[in-house]
Amino acid sequence: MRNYSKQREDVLNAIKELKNHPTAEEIYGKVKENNSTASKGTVYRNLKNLVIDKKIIKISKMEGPDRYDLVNYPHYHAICASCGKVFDFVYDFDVANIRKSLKKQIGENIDINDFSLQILCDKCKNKLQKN
Amino acid sequence: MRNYSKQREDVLNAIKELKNHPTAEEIYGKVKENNSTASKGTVYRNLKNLVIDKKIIKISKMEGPDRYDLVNYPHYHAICASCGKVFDFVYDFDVANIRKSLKKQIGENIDINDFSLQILCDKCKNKLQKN
DNA sequence: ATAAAAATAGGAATTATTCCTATTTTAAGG
DNA sequence: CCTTAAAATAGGAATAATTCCTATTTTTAT
Repeated sequence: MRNYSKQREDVLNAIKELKNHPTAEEIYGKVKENNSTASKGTVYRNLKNLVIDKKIIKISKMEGPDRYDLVNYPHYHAICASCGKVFDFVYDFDVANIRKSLKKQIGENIDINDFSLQILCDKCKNKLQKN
Repeated sequence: MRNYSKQREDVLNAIKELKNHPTAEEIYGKVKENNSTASKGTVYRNLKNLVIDKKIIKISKMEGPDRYDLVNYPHYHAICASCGKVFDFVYDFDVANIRKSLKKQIGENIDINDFSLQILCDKCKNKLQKN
């Protein structure tokens, strides 16, 4: 069981204030700006805790550090492997059925926290074909 | 347009030999073991190229370096946010419909290279509730 | 009020990733 | 096959991201 921590709230609040998929470094910066005592290690630890608690999700690109986003309404991310652009989108994945299928395949009742799509955007597709 | 490169083949072959989601470092190690001249930078650059070319996909966990996997048959990954365990699974996502939905929302005809699920596995769920 | 468990601070240490430039390789044209 | 421009590489330095460490503080349960 996890204990309460003020610093975890500070991290979550920083993400709320920052919007637009901040990095751990940006979150740490905002946290300090807000006069939280949270150290780097604390920020990283709580980012993980917040993901486990489904308060935030992690966004990973082909380049650069990982990013984080609030889970405030059901939206997902499609991330271009080439340019790294992140497209927010909504989609009604059949979560119940996916869970059922996973249960059958791996024998576990998992919780689904997030879907993410590695994609290639229009612009990058065209760039690769041209020349 | 991308040019052919021997080193890109070396990287892909290393992943084929390694199996089980190797890290960039492990891939670099195998590549050198196979007497390829490829440098670190070359490995990273080609990992990205191979993802763009849909030959491999990237797997990102909450801890540790990113991992890579071959796209040899249609399977996806469900990654536990807590313990990092990766579950391979198959599922018949309605790719055509998802693309259509994305086209509507973002105005682009994107290519979908991969789906990945951030999950919480049974074991970790229980661990969080107990105590 | 007390004690054990959980979490933190403050940075050091370690890893992972990116970057740099001279050199080599590739693709395309003649 | 020559030539040339564009693309890719080697080798490793530099940077950035992440993890780790331990003494101290906070939290929770009793």
